[in-house]
Order: sequence, then C-alpha cells, then structure tokens
Amino acid sequence: MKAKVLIVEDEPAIQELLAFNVMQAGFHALRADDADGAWQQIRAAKPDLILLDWMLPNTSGIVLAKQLRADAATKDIPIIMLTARGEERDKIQGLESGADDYITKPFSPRELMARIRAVLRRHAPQLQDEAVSAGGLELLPAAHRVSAGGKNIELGPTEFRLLHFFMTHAERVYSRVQLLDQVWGTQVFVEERTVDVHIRRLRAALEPLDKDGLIQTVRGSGYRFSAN
Amino acid sequence: MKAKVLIVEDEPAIQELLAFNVMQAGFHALRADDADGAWQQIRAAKPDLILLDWMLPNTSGIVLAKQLRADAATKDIPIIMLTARGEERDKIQGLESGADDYITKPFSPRELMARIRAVLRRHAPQLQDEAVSAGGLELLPAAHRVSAGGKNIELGPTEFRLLHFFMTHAERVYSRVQLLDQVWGTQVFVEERTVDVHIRRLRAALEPLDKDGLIQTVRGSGYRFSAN
DNA sequence: CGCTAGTGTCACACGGTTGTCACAAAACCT
DNA sequence: AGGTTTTGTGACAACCGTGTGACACTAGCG
Repeated sequence: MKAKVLIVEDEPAIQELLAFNVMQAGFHALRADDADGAWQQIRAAKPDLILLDWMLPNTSGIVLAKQLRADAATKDIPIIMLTARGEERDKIQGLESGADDYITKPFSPRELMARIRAVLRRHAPQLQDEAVSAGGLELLPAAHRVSAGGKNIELGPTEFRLLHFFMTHAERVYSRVQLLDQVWGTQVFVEERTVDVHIRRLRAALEPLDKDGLIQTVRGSGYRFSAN
Repeated sequence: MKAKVLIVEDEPAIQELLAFNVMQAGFHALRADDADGAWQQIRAAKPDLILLDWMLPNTSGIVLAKQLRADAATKDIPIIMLTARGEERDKIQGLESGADDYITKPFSPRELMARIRAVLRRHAPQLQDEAVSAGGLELLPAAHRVSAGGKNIELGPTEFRLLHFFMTHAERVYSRVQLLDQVWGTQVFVEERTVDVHIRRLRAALEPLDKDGLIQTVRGSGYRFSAN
C-alpha cells in the first residue's frame, strides 16, 4: 500500500511542487495550509510521514512539531522540516523540536525524494499496526481486536491501548505517570489513580480466560506485564 | 527528596496561588518577585524547575529566560513560562527563548501540576537501568526483579533498593548511616537500627535459595556484600 | 429525547510494608 | 567468668499504597 505523505505548506506554489514530486515518487500526497488543517489530516488519514514547512502563518512549524511529539498518538510519525535558509540556528532548532530530517529550500526534487525514502525506510517497521502476541494473547491493532485461544476479548479503547502498550513493552515496570504519558498522551490531564481503575478493568476483562496474573502490581513502582 | 520549584511572579495573589498548588503537589516552593530576587534564589537554592511569569516589572520574563540559558550554571534548569493571553506570538517567543513548556492564564491547577510533573520527568536524571549480576544473583532494575538460578525472589521496595545498592557496591563495608543516606535518602530521618531490621529481612529472603552469607556483618562498622 | 458505552473521579476497605521497640544472643574486653 | 557493647530476632502498631464498587458526566446513536 502506498505510503501517505502529509505536506504542510502555506505557499501554494511550493505546496504544488512538493505534491507533484511526492506523487511522482509513488506516494500518496495529503495537503494542509496550516497547523489546524494539519491536525485534521493527521486525525483523518494517519500519514506515514509529514513534510513540514517551519514558516507557517499562525503556529510555527517548530511548535507544531513539538505538539506532534508530545501526543502519544502522533509521536511516532516521522517529520521532515523545510526551511528557506540553511541557517544553522534553524537547523538545530528543527532537530531539537523532534524533526527526523531537515531540508533547505531551494531543494532538488531528487534530494527531497531521497530523504523521504530514507526516513520512511528508517521507520519502516510500523510497529503500530503489526500484530502482537504475548502471554497467550493475540492483539491486532488494525482490526482493534484481542483474542486468547480463539476467544475474542471485548475491550474499550483505553483498555485496548493500555494492553497494546503492555504487550509491546513486557517485563518492565511502568509507573502510573509513565503509563499516562504513553497511553493517554502528554496533553491529557488526569489523575494518576485513573490508571489503577483501567488496570482493574483490563484485568477483569482478561480474567474469564484464565489470563490472570499477566499484569502484576509492583508496589511503590507501578505495573508490569509479564508473559509468565 | 522533594523537588524545589522557584516561582517568579510579581502579582502577590497569583504567586500565592501558585505556591499553594506547588506545595499541594508535594514540591518545595520558593518565591521571587522580580529578576533580581530570582537570581538570588537560584544561586542560594538551585531549584529544579522555574515557573516564570513573562510579564515582570523591570526585566521581562523572556529576557530572564535568555539570561538563564546563557549561563552554564543555570542552562539546564527547566523553565515553564506563564502568560496572560494565549497569543501564538508569545508562545513562539517563549519557547524560542528557551522555555521548556508554556501555560496560559487562567490555568487549571491540574493542568499546571501535570505540566510541572511532565517537565520534571523529562529532566529527571535517568536512574540506573542496567542489569546487575553478583554473587549468583541477577537484578533487573527496569523489570524490578531479582532472581537466583532462575528462581524469582520477592522483595519489598526497600529491600530491593538495599540489595541493588549492595550489588553495585560489593566488597566494601558501609555503615548504617551511609546505608541510610544511599538507600533511604538524605532527607529521611529514621533510627540507625532500622537498617539492621531490613538487613535481616533481606537475608531471610535470600536464605531459601542458598544465598546465605552474602551479606556479612562487620562488627562495629556496618555491613558488607560479598560475592563469595 | 432517552439510552448506552466509555471514562474519570471519589470514598472506603484491605493488606502489605515499615519503623520502632524489647529482649535474646553473640562478640568483645578486662 | 563476668560485665559491657553490639547485633539478631520476633512482635506490633501506624501508615501508605492498592483494590474495588459506585457515581457522575460525556459523546454517540437510535
């Protein structure tokens, strides 16, 4: 399936040029003029890569990049920053804000494509969508399904993300705060104890299938998912 | 040990509110009215985080933030900027001047605390995460687990920290006071003999696996962890 | 408009952990 | 040996962290 590249650029001419090149290279091109539009596209289409001009009308690209990095749902999307001048200061800021790569205008289409492919290759294993198996459980992110021994397990969205995180990060203790960061996202402000409640709901959902004891409490530290 | 938060705010009412929330969250609150006061506090107390209003009487907060970033001694102290209006321009200026995060008045206490915790977490020194092996024991800090010959050993939080310290500081005698400092922390005041009790509990937990004699008593001096 | 599923928060109960003590045991000294 | 100092050990109360049920609120939907 074609990778989706989101182009965030307010100058129509350059946006057009970028889109042309991107499609020429066999990718699917999405477009946005500003930060708001970008968020809409991200929510709707979940792009595989974002081409981001750091000079945007209201929000600067750097701020948007930081926001993207701060949210659990978007932090894994790679970003390539675009800037007019090759000032070192910009470059450093861009990379520090969480961009994966960086290209200065004017750029050659060949260079741009090379960088896009390089970044996509680096992020190739889209862990987010891969089936996960651990502790006798099967989790299919794309289908939003979990099963154990052929039996389906019904989970709410939050429990699902929580379990997904645990299954991909087994044998390690995570504090409530870390779980909030990873599962809820940094932008959300909820009580730490909320984690407890969701742990309980998740345990309750797993219990009927003899999948008890998978999520262990480590008193004073947090929780741990253990395959045994 | 409680983190120290320096509040730089000229409006008494808001300063009071901030201090209340900060203390409520279990942090130590320092206060300053202006840039000069802030510098004094920073020199004297070395805060872990600065809450900085960007509208200050003489110097603006942004200038102060830039000065903080320019000085090697203070450049690593995270800064959260406070501003009255959520203008994007301010936001950009604030972040570019070196602030780590940004919050607009009026703010909810919950959001404020969440941001403080997030920033502190981001800047927290990464604690020892490497697996340790000594005396036939395996200790995994990340998983919060100890095992000997494949068998798991259940330990309480304090015993775990104590053993971790011993395993990373084997073949050396530590006094009760030193152990209290290293394992309990400097701020805590407990009886020296408490160490004895925890040593005993640790020994009791290791004994069933023939791991006896690992922790030796050095009469008049303290205890030693020895691999033999 | 009511209904439902999902979520965040709270109050309370419960059990584990912890620090301290009193006393037993051991080591040291004269 | 007797006396003194230091450490081991069992018990216990207080406290803290976690489990749990209930409830209010929201968004989505019929």
